[in-house]
Amino acid sequence: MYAHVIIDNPSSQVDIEFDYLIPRSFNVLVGMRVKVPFGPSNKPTLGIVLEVSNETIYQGNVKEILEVLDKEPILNTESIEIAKYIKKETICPISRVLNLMIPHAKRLKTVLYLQILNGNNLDANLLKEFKGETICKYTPRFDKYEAVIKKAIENNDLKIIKDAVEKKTKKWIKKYIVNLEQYNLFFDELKNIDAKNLLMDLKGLDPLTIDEIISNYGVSEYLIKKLHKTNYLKEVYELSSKIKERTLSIKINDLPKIDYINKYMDKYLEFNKFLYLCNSKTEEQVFIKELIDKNNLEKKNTLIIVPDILRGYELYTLIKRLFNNSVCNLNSSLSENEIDEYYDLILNNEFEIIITTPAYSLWPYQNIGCILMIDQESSNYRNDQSPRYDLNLVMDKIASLKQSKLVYHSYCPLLSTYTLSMLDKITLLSTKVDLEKDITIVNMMEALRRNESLLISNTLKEKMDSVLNKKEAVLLILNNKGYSKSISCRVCGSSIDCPKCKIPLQYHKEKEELYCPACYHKIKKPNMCPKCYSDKLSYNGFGMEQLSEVIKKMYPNKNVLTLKDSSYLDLEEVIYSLNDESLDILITSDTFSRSINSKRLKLVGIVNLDVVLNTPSFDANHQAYSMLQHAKEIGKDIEMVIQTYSPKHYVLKNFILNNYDEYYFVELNNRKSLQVEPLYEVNRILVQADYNEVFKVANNIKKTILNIIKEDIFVIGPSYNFKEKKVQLIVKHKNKNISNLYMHIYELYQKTNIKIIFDRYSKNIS
DNA sequence: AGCACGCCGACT
DNA sequence: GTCGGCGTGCTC
Repeated sequence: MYAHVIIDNPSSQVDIEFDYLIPRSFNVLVGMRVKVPFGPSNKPTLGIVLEVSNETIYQGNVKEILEVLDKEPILNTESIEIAKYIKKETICPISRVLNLMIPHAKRLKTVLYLQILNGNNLDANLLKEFKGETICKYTPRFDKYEAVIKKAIENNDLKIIKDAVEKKTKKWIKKYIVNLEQYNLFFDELKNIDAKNLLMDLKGLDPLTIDEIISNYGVSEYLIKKLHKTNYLKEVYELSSKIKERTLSIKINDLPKIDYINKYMDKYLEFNKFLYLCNSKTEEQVFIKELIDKNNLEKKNTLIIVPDILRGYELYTLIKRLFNNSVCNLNSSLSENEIDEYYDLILNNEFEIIITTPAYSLWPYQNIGCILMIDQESSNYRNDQSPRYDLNLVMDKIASLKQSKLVYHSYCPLLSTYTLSMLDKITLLSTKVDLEKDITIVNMMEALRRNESLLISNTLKEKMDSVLNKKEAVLLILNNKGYSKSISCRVCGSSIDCPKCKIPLQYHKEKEELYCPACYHKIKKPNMCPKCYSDKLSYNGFGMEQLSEVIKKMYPNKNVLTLKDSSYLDLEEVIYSLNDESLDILITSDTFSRSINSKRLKLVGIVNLDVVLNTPSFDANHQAYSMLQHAKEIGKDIEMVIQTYSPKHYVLKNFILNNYDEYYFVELNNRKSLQVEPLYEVNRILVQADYNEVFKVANNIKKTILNIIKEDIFVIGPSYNFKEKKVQLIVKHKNKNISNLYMHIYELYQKTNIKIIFDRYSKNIS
């Protein structure tokens, strides 16, 4: 029998199924991990079995599988089908997709061993390190013998052996339990009163650790060890769990009854795909509760996908308080071992509600009744690394394969999804609720003329004063982590740019460093202009650090916090200090502000709307609309101040009128004239090859595409992309089957040293 | 992605 | 004559 195996290697050159012979004694099933010899040196490598059959078309010498790593398949045929779908959709090596379906700890790491072939000629000190064995693990203590080892290998006295082993380290803890046989027969033989009392106390209890027994029953370690020696106590080993409980100290109010949500639920039973247009945080909570209730009734699990870590903690806390079900909350801030433990629990179908960030959305979940995508318009649902997928589309496919329902949740849905709802391709759940919101627009052009601060205008300052005087809290949103967006020279006018990407570096004052926003390249902050050596540098574009500095000067007696990173502890600190009234002013970005919801927040200030509006991306307007929609949900009866240089922008106008439909039509017309999504699919093709031929290859690809697709297509380029360090083609088209053509091009260059990356769902194209 | 092989220049 | 740097091509 042969196993058709995908090798754990992300190169397109090995993106094919390799056939291996299955030894008679091995039980190999589709979806199992196997260890196989790979390459001329037969390096042990991880492979995933995609097929088992009794024939191979491979003409060469077929090698044997070394080891089967699983007792049961970890991926089912459905997962493999999904992987093949994503490979075809996004034109990437399938191993990249499989890596998203298997946790990191389940992959293999290489370990080195030294084997003695002939000990007679070996250096005496080196020989001693082997302690009489012929094979020894290569540890750092061998580093000092580097030269000796090298010579010995040449002389065939020594050999380096490579193996691949599982990464996870299981931690076992020793516990004690009463040995009932001994207890029943020989209890009376014990003389010691303490021993008798302890055994009576522990009888019938679950195993306890030595520390637990000592602290709970006040006995000595000696007594426990003695009772173990005399067989009254049994030692048992339990796997220690690495899973930590993390909920936030959010107060959850009793949820109201909302009539139209009940109507949604009647529709939910009837149809399969939904777009849920959400009005408020409270409504969102009621909706999620009712949805999970419906799935509970059907004994189905619910999969909730959140765009970022903090949104996950927010919903996890809510669901934990509302339900007795088993819930898990997966995100990349968990440790590798914790993630692996969760994976095993999920293979056993232990969770009824799963909350996850996109990183684990492709795991082999079972019995899913509904997939709920929170904030479906989030750009986090587009992966900008291989596989470059659009999770909205992938989840649609997964839902239809699993025959589960799919709900897109949003305050401001993608234009493409809203269009589908108008075409009745998905069911719209929407009720327009006009919530009274107190919104003030500050025209920063006028503030500039009046010589006010450009960070905090007088209007915003007055509103802040009044809220802070009432001991209530203020949230300020600014989408830039550093101190300033760029540094430029006041003499020669040039800005300090990233040496690789040629775009301005951001200044971080705390660390005195400059960062590239694209490639994260960092340099120490220079004291003078690198071009003209002038020391007159100016800081352009405000960042959170600068805002925090200004606010602290403005309000020296108030507590100011900046939430910069998506860490659970930072968010918990914010929520906690909001509750206990020790936080007055919070500064954060758009994304993180979406996870915050507090009664004490009475004012939200958008420090500069234009930062978002002017992002060089086709959906900049949409991001701005979405930010405003979320910002108004941060607190109850919250007042909003929006500072902007474009107060008449249609995004702002329709936001204030709460008129998404009007916004949708204006934005759709805009996109039509720009020939971008959702009217045209905009793809990038990146080509990496030898400098002499890279433009020629790109031009050939362009010709191939234009030869095959004749209508509604524009190919822009080739041009050089500094950020990616590759030559780029941009393809605008309306062809639904273009992935077939892309796959053809991929396979054409797959075996060459020309690397071609297809990016169908880019968020970086303007 | 690694790894081995082979060509070629530099140094013993 | 030998070493090693790097370009090329293969992996069941």
